[in-house]
Amino acid sequence: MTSDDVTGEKFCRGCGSVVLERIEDSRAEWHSSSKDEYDNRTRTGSPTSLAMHDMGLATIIGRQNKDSYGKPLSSLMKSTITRLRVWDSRSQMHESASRNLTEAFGELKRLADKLALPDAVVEKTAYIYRKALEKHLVKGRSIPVLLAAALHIACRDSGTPRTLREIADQNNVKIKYASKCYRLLLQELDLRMPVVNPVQCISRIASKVGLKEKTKRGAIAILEDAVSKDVTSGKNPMALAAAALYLSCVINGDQVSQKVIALAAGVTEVTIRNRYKGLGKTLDLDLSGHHNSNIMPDYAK
DNA sequence: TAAGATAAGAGGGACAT
DNA sequence: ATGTCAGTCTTATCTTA
Repeated sequence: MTSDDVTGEKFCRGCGSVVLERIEDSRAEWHSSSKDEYDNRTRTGSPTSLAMHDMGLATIIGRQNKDSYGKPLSSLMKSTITRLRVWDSRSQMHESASRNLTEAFGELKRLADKLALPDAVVEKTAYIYRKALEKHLVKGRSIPVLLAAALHIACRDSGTPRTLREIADQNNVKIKYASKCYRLLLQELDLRMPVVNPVQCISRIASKVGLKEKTKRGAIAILEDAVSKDVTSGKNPMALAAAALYLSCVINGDQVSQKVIALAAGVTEVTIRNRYKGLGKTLDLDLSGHHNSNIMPDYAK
């Protein structure tokens, strides 16, 4: 468990889910730390989730005028409960914000399914989206586009590389618009993104194409060497990974075209060519004899 | 058919005005 | 704020093996 220096939020380093929204705000705690506290819970049922518009508290007050033993309520109690019920429903739905969240999180679930993303990322996205809504960044922008941006941030932040393009495509959102929103969120929410390690991208591309384990390892070796020689900064990590993989394919005699890898990586063939020329040069590989693997250094085999 | 080469253009960051 | 600049990446087209 760590806490955010700026906002004072506590969140889990492992899964990224926010545990305590504001430290001095005692109402928002939903992780019980002791058995006692757990037993005192008045709520039961599914665990709360940030990806529900009301954090999963939708049914605090039921519709029947019965107490917890099933006995009817006194008339005094009844009016109290009725009043509470009004507040309850207001806090659930009366704002446009809530409606927005309901719709957005429905969309988010759908999107996460399509992209096969873990729950932690969904939670993180929901959290970011809430923040964006609080800051009134959603107003005047479409829900899907903000969602795409938030999802991309969540992915990057939790080391689950998904390009903004992939997300935007799944969401039927213009990439250009999505990247604008992405930067907007970064700036407005004061977020800092870790630099994507291109090595992480390799296995995704490799498995998409169905490459051998050996070529994958070769690509990682190439890429790590390139990173250590500091020739990778400013380059698209996906392009670097794709280039390293292609290089490794050539070395290992795998008959895979640039086109296939380019498609899997979401970059162009030209970009792969440019990158892998650079890689070959800095790593001192001889690229002239494509099918002569003997000239390649051992680490890449 | 795959890969290389070249050129034009888009988009965004850095930096100065 | 606005403009310029270098660098990256994409799209398109032609050539080469």
